[in-house]
Amino acid sequence: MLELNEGKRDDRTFFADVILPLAISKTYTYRVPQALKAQVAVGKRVVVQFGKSRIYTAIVYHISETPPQLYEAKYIMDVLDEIPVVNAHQISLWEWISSYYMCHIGEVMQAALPSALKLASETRVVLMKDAVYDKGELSDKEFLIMDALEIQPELKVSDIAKLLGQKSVFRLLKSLFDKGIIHISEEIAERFKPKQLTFLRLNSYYDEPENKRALFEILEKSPKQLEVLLAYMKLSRNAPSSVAKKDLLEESGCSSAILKTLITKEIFISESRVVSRLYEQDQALSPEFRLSDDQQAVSESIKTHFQDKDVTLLHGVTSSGKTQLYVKLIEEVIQSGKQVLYLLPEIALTAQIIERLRAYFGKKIGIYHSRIGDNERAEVWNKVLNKEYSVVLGARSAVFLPFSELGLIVVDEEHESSYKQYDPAPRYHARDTAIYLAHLHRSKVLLGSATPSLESYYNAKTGKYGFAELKQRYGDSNLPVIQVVSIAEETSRKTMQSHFTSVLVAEIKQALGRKEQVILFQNRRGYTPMLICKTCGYIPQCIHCDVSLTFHKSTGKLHCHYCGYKQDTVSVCPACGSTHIEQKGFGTEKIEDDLQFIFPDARISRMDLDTTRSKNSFQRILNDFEDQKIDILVGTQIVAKGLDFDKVTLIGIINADSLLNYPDFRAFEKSFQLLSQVGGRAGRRERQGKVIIQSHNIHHRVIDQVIHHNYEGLFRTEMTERKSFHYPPLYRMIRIDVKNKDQFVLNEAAQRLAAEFRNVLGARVLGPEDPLVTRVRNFFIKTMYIKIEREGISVSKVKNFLKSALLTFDTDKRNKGTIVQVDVDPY
DNA sequence: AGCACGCCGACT
DNA sequence: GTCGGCGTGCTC
Repeated sequence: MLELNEGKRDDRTFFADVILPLAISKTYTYRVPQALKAQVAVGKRVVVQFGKSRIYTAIVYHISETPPQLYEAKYIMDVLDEIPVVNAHQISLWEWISSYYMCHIGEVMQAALPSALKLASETRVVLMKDAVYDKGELSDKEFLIMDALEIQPELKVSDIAKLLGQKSVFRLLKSLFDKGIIHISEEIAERFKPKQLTFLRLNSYYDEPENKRALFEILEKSPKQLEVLLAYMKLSRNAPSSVAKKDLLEESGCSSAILKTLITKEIFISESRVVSRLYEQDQALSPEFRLSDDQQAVSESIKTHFQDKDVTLLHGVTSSGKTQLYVKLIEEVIQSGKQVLYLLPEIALTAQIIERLRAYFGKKIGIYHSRIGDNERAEVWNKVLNKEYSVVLGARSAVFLPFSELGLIVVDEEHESSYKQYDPAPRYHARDTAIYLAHLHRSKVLLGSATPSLESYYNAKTGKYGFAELKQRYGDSNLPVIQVVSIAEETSRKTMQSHFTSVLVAEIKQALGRKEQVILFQNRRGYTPMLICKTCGYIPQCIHCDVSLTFHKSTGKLHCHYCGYKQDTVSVCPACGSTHIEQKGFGTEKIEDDLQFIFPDARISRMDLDTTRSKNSFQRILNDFEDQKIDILVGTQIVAKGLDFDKVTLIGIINADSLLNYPDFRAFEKSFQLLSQVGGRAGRRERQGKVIIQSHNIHHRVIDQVIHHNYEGLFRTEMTERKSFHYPPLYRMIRIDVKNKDQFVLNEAAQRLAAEFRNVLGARVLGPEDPLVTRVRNFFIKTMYIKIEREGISVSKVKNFLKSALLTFDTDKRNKGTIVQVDVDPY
């Protein structure tokens, strides 16, 4: 690290600023002892004492020759690495994350480094299971540690230090760790429970035509079993090697006992597989597969975009073979000697995809996600560091790996909200972080999705990103139909019945006649989202939030949907005394009411936050719907949560126009993805699935562009011609938690902060939540959301503003409120 | 994050 | 008179 003049003694003293794995915003300066001078370097782990007794692994951030003026620096105790475990790009990335997501750099370090790489005095060490080691090869001190661990299987690092009578034992532990005989204790928590299904396949013995013929002859005598076999033949034609037990039993109409005999006879092989109905089942990646002409063309177009764009969005419908395309691109990049990061959301990282890519890339690919153990994490980290892996397939946290020269980052299913970390800081979005990481490496990013997020779509359409599409032609017969119906037109023809077009009413009638079910989607709770005085224009608003109050018929009160504030409804205008107060807009309550009037015999239920608030009500409604005790389900986005209904053939979106603003659009988008699957499912069952979108302005560009675009290929579209392209304004939501032990002080502080946001930034402020304040021990915490226009106010402006707001908080003693958490949402 | 220091209530 | 509650502030 240091330039030494040959032959001349170097008596300079160096000081290292280090990052500690703690929620502290500063770096701390330590003195480099002469003995360690040659070893200390930026990015290496060092052992330092912090405070009276605590010892941590820190990362060297900066080295200087200037001693601190105001205090005497402590010495670095030890250096753990021969080569830095963290490179300069990573430190830049950490800095960016801590500034963009407003957290401490130590928190980023905490999230980034596997815990095996950051021993602290409280870390617990355990013996490796079935560890084989030669006692003769251990040093005396190592031997002592092992002896202690044989007696007591779990020891704190500080206990070991006490045992040996020395302060720093990290180096010793690292040596034992490297020998593979101890590891870091971890609580194994299997939080993630994947959905499993039993699949069946015919024993490969019967692939031979003559064996198959023989099988048919044998089964002649047992007709029931033959039926199962025939059903299997039928099903496997569409989906080879993925015949689900459930489907097979249904198709054959046989009991599971009959199937069981077939399995015992080894005619069928049963296997249980993790399924994810959200993700495509791609074709197998045989070592020599070739891209189709379509895939090849799209791949070329992506490469062309990469010549002048850093990011390209690939819009590819489900099972259009996106994975195959990625694999070929990845292969090209690694052949040029660069590394590739392939990100997938946690739930999409199934055993199949991992196995398939492992089979294809062999030892060159590393897997990194939250379900692998910490030792394995450290191993992957080191292999990326040593460039043993040129590809890493990973979830969110894989963006933190020590890549030295990335050539490409693939972010698949880029719209997935699980890329955003919510709970502990750093609250980063892996997709956006990946884009910044790529920028540091001068690498390219490919975002892939069948249903791109609006912000990515926006960036693609405005030319910031490249855009490529991978389409797949479907047979038209069983595709669900999507139809946009004009409310405006029906209004002028006077064929509207309340909020329902004649088209929707007719479709509902037909579906009910066929004993099929209907889901109606209206993303507004309550009866009427707004009251307005026709005389003076007064609108009852929440006393805390910048929103109008929603009238709820069930309570007879006006509710604020952001903070929960309630007040009695008004029949006389408080501003002018007029009684001419009009209800504007409609919510699920009103849809339910009006629908019952049109279909008096139909069994209608409503599913929104209000009807599912109590403990089991959500499941009860779902069960009732599944058991066909309900004909029509009216609901908000919540209906998309448990959707998996066979008898649903019609989905109606009552008013698409009201969904086009954030954050509604986000919910609508998500729901629509799920609704489209229900539609598709209905189609597969040889019923015509249909989605009807009602809209005032049928030419609305968002409906035309986004919906049409995203779902082309999934639906047969009956759309009007497309008009010019305009997006609704995109917003950023910034969440701020404010904390204080005194509720009154907290209120006042939050109000002041909200007022400042409104006045200074012109932002909309939602919350602070009054009755819904959370209590943590003896603190009150309020959450408020600041809604700012994405194009209008930059995040840095907000952050600067926050800093000054924080200052006024701290200087004003009486109104001291602490901002405990800030969260930047990309939408 | 931890941990010490410090200032107020119920105990041998 | 002291033990212990947690509120506040510091850690290179």
